[in-house]
Amino acid sequence: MPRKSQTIDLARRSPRQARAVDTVEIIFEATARILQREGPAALNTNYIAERAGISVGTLYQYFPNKEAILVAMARREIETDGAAVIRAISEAEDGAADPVRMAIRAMIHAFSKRRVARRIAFETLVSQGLGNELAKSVQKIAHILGERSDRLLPGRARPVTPVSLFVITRAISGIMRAASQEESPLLGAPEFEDELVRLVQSYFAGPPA
Amino acid sequence: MPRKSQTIDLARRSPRQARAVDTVEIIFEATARILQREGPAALNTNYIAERAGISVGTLYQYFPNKEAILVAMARREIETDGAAVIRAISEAEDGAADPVRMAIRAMIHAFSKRRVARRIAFETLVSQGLGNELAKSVQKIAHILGERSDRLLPGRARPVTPVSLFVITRAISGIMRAASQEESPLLGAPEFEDELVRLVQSYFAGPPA
Amino acid sequence: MPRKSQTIDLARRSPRQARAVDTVEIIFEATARILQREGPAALNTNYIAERAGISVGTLYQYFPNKEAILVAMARREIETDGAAVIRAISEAEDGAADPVRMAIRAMIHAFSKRRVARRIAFETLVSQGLGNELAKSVQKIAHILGERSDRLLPGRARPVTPVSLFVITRAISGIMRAASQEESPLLGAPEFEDELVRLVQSYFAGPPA
Amino acid sequence: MPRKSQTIDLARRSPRQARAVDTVEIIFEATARILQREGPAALNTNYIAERAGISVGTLYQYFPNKEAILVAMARREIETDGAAVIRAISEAEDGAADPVRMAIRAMIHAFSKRRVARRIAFETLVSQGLGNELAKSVQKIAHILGERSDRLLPGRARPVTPVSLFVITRAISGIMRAASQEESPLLGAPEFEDELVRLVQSYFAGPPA
DNA sequence: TATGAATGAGTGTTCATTCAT
DNA sequence: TATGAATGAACACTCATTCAT
Repeated sequence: MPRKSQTIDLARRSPRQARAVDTVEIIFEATARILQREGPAALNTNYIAERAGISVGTLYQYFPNKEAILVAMARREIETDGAAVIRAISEAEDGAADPVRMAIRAMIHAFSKRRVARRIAFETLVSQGLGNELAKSVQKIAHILGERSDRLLPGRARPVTPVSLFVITRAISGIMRAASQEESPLLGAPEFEDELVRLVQSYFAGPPA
Repeated sequence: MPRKSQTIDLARRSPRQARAVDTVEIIFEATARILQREGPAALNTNYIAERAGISVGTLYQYFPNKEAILVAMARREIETDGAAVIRAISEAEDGAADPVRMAIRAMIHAFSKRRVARRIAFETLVSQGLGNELAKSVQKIAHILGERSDRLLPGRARPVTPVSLFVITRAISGIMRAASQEESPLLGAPEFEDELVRLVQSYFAGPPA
Repeated sequence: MPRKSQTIDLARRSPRQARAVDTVEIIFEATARILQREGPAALNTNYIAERAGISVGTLYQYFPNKEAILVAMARREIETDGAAVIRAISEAEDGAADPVRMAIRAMIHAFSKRRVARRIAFETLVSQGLGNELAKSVQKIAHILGERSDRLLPGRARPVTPVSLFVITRAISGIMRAASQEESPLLGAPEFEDELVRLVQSYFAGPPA
Repeated sequence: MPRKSQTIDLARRSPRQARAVDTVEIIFEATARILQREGPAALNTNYIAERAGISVGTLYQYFPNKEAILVAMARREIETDGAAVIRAISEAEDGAADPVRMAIRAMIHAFSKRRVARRIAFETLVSQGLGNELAKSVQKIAHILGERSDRLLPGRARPVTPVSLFVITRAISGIMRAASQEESPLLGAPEFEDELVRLVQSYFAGPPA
């Protein structure tokens, strides 16, 4: 008698003990590997458990249903990546490096790992009606960008508005997404970073007089 | 005895007769509606047939399997949208309107219809290993942009390279995707179009000296 | 997505525990009963499970597909019957009884049980390209007959060659098959055994001078 | 709404016109070819029609259901083969050749053509409860053998009884069946015929005194 | 007579989830 | 806490048969 709960109760056990953390990690690892190598069609809870070296029963002690695994993965990814980008900005803010460039570099880094698994996880988040979490994270970065715009975008001519922040953040992540999905060789090329930096800077520099 | 063929034989009956065209259209319509209103989890071939007012057997006379329906929908969408964008560019080229603006307007229009259905269809295309078809269509527009760059982007300072074309086309479609997925109110706002046009123009105008 | 594996993986769970052996046995029993009483057209996996008092899911935990059940049944039958015939020969070899007669008696016994189920199972074995397994078993008995021909066929005048062994073993099993399929009352008659023994003995006695 | 009639009405249209005969023949041909090359699992009425170059509708104008095709094929085969064997016996009866040998030769000939198709057709006949037709044909030959036993089996010592006729006819056809199914090279070898003749003759010659 | 598009009951198989041990 | 055998609803897909043209 499968499939009852849906969006409720997305994490069953709070990972207090070290063991629990390990198990969750192992489940994430197995899930990502399957997604990466065999695609979403091959992903099922029994298989995840098998590849994780645990029993299905145990898996269900940590996650109430299949989607919860993907959702948790997406959330962790959002957390990690967001933090990395913010850290990159903060560290560069002292003037030693271009914060925009460092933020973009951090994003490229995040997008380069486990593309398929990431995408599926994010899609699940969205399909569960939790797309706002993803948006919120992007928004948070946009907010920081907006707040510190004087220091981060020194040469800007155009005002930093909510709309322009929406546009520029989604432009960057959209390009990255496309490069990832199309398996573009650009993702690893240094000119790619340059070009993205240029896109941001020229956008805020405004059109020529 | 289900599921045998996979990526082969994506259309079964060539729609020679008017009837066949109608039936395919009816199947597309039913599929899109289900996707739009009940989401991908509710999509199954028996239900599609029921909603389309035909029998499953008939459905399978037109498509060899479930995925083929989504793939065909995606392909038609690619065709239609691509043509619309190219037409917009061509019509504006005489100088009466800004071709970039018209192209963006056409894209916004395309992205505003049946967002969920479109997204699922495109995802299926990609998951079937046919992602290149989508990329090819974007590439085609990029190519036209590159060829006619003198007329289309008169004030540009930066050279139009493959990389810059990749960046700007994916930026625009990425922003649109995000606006659609996040259900941003921007998709219908006039300032949205302005902002996208500005992104393209400032990118090619280059950074300030 | 149905039907993937075909001839591979013919047994899913190795029956280590007593429970597993029981379940396999119960599945065999239900299958044989359906075949026997309602014919091959009535045989479907859901029905087998129902009659076996288990769920379809459980059935598929023991066999990867419908055919595998029949194949396993045929294999067990081959094993059992072959062993019975060989045992009959060996036990009679000390001279207490005619080994040929005892072998034929064992075969008649084997052919008298569950004719329809046996036939369907064997046909499936053949249709799966595993007909050689059946042939091998008959060949094995032919081989024993050949090896021990001095003791088994004391009065023989004709040499025991591969061809003559092929002929006589297939003659006996062919007659049995026909008697079974034609529902001949001979299968239960004592004269039937006599006649088969006579066929073998006269064949090896050779034609009259 | 498929599958209603079963054993009734096995031939729809009496083949009075030449056209009808041709069509039936074409259907037989297509059916046999599919069976022979792709096996029974590939046999379905739509495919038969396609391969026969006619429409399914036409096929159903000649046969009321799928099984009827196989049954008709089996009947024709029985007729043809039976006649050939009887002819062989009659022609040899004048003393110019051994009638037993000629009969066996005719049977080997019959069994050498389209083994798979023949087997499936005969199995269908049996599964439709018409196995007696097959048995009757064999019985008919047995009867002729019995009637003319003085001339056909001149050296016989054993009386020709119903049981002995049953045994010898099924022995011969059983061996042939096995040779065919096991794809034994014997089917084409001249010694095979010799050996079968020997089996019959020694059987009726009786055991040595 | 022939056609072939349409029908839809039927069936093999999967897999999320539970629960007794 | 962990296990994994058992469950059964769900679903993709087939194919014998019909009937309007």
